[in-house]
Amino acid sequence: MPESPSVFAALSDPTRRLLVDWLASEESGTATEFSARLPISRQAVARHLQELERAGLVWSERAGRETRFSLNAESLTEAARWLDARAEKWDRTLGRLKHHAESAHGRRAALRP
Amino acid sequence: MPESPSVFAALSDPTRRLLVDWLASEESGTATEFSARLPISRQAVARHLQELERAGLVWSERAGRETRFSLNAESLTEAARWLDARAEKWDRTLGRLKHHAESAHGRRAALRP
DNA sequence: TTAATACGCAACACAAATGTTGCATATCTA
DNA sequence: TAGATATGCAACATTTGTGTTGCGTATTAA
Repeated sequence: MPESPSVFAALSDPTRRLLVDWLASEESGTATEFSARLPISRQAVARHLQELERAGLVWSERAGRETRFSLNAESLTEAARWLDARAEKWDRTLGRLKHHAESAHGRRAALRP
Repeated sequence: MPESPSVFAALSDPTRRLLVDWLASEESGTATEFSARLPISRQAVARHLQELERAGLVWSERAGRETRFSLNAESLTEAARWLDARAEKWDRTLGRLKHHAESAHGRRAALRP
């Protein structure tokens, strides 16, 4: 099983999750553009984008005088797999091999009979 | 589309991800037990478990003089869906409706022709 | 009852994260 | 060329996060 990804640290901040949301539907944007819709400075946004890039969630490309950022959807999918792997392992720990749809309540009741 | 979950903040810390790993394969544990395998104090572990519980990733139950924690696999699956939803939205933004398996390199080349 | 075990809460210390401002540099446009 | 626009970097201020220690309380076991 793979080591824990630092992608979650990048997604731990609400502003960065918002940037991810925007980049999921707008295909690209700049720190200046995003800062215009946020209550924080351009520099602050630029650093958020830098951290998202460090985590591999976005990538950037200089285009003339602006730096455009775009989402890296694969990294999101990878993080989702990390989570799913642990959910599945939990199922195996409990001795079940499927049925993700079971309610949490049902699980609780089954855990300590 | 749902608001951003604070689950990621809970998963942003390496120690908490390790606790999630353990709880995925051991079905339950206490702060004292886990602290014995970690280089930090019981109180520190207890607070990590509290934060995981606040985020809905684990749940606890008092049993005599000990408090046992167990994983809530559903919350992991939910977080995975949050990520997948954005990966899919990105695909739609680019005008494609499947093929997650495409390489990031291919995506880059296709974005700005 | 007494001693040991397991918790929870609170006060502190310190490092990391987040935001601001100021300023220098590069690029586009008139 | 000159002005406007877009960045990046650095210094600083504040808030959060993470870990420690100390101490009081509940539960188990001798």
